[in-house]
Amino acid sequence: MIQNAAIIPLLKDVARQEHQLQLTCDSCALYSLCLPLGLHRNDLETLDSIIKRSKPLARGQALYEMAESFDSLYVVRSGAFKTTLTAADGREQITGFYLPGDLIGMDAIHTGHYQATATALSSSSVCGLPYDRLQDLSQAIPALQQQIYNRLSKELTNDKQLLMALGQKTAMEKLVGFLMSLSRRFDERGYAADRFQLPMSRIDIANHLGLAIETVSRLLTQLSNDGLIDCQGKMIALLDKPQLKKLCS
Amino acid sequence: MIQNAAIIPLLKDVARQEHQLQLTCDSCALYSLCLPLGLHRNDLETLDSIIKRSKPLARGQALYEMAESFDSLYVVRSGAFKTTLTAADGREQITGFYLPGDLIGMDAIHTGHYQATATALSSSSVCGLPYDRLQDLSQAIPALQQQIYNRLSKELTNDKQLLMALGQKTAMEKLVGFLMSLSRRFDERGYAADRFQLPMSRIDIANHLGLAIETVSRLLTQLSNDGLIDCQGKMIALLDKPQLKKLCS
DNA sequence: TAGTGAACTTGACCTGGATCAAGATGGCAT
DNA sequence: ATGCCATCTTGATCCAGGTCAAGTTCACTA
Repeated sequence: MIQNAAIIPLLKDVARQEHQLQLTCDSCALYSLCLPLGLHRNDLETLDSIIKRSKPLARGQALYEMAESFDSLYVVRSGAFKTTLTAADGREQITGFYLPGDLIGMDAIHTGHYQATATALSSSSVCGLPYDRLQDLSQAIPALQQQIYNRLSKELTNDKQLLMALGQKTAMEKLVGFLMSLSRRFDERGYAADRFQLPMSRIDIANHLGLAIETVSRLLTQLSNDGLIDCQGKMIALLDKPQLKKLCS
Repeated sequence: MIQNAAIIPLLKDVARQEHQLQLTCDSCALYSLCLPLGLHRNDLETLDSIIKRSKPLARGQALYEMAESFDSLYVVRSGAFKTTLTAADGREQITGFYLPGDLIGMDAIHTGHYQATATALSSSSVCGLPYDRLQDLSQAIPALQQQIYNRLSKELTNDKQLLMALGQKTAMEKLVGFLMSLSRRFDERGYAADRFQLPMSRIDIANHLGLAIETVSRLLTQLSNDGLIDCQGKMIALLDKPQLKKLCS
């Protein structure tokens, strides 16, 4: 076995990633995307003290279920999640996809019960923020209160944009708009924006956009044939963004 | 002219309604629906001091326009509003209808610009809450902070319910669901829940639900013929709520 | 009280995208 | 490696709801 002092820091990094329970916000790669953004050092440590870093969730595993009693908001740490609303008759609507740095569960605040089911799309991990403690803390830390208002407001804007898509747009506009918005979100996180792995299935995309899965499949094929994207299973490359931009008008 | 001491209090009431600038939260009929709910007397007076009570807006008049710089949230005091999102190509989506007690403009918080245009559906009045002062105040008053979190969260839930409707439901389910939700909201406000005036046009309903106006018109006729509603222009009576409930499943 | 334009209704027809059907592909457990 | 089940693709057909057209009713203004 190699015994080289030079690689020990590296190994420590790996160990930290594998045992995320020990990580702190100020050592987190997501800091600039995450809730604590803009907090002073002392405040950050206080916030840090209430965060519960969870074990990873496996693909398909639920972070919480709809109607379950609400206690925490969650920040996605790695992987991705979807939130699904289930109607009385069993029909489901995926109301959002969440990437690292995104905050999940905000729609539960006003009722004390989660309003949707949050499911991991791949093996994922989260930071849990017990809401009662977060509330107290945001009362004491103005920058944190502001961050929470901003996050809630941002999610409102997202949802209203999606309402516009579902209410007014054609299938192609919905799909291309969705791809472009995913691309922008990857970009914000410093991932490649023009070539990435779709974190969700065609089934999930179709449901989210109010389309049939066959329609999504056909449109992806068509975009490929037109040379606007390159699409191999879940790997997708956006080849002609200006043209794609036009398609979602 | 009548000079009768007995009617003077009544006349004063009328004068107050016509000059709403003098009204205070604790004399407001909407108190139990509105933001200050649960505030202690002192806190209520503090909040009261930052509220700007506006002159009435006429039907069709904009409270604020999309992209305009954000400074205040508004509580509907009387009348009703719609918020409209306009896409680059001019297509519009009505993202919400707002009744007395509802809070408008929350989606603007995170950007500093209003994300939609808010338009009065009839002559209406609002209370303006300058956001910077509201932020400071909610930092000092826990119950107010909590109220704001709740309001933001509630609007999220509303939007997600609407996403479910637009994504998964048939035209009839959308329309009946819409009528039932309006009825519930009137009920919450102490108005008649089974017989009321629709505050918005068929055009607005159709747009909001992602339908054609002809479809809305036809479905209302059908519901009338089936004896489930009685519909004379904007006046609508819900005659068979159990059956209607089934129709929106 | 008549005139006007917007809102609404109703009918006829059409189409975008759903549904149905039948493979092809891929990821994973054994 | 192999078998299996979920996911995905592609084609054929269908239909809910959109579009077009032609009035009718309503709310306002003059």
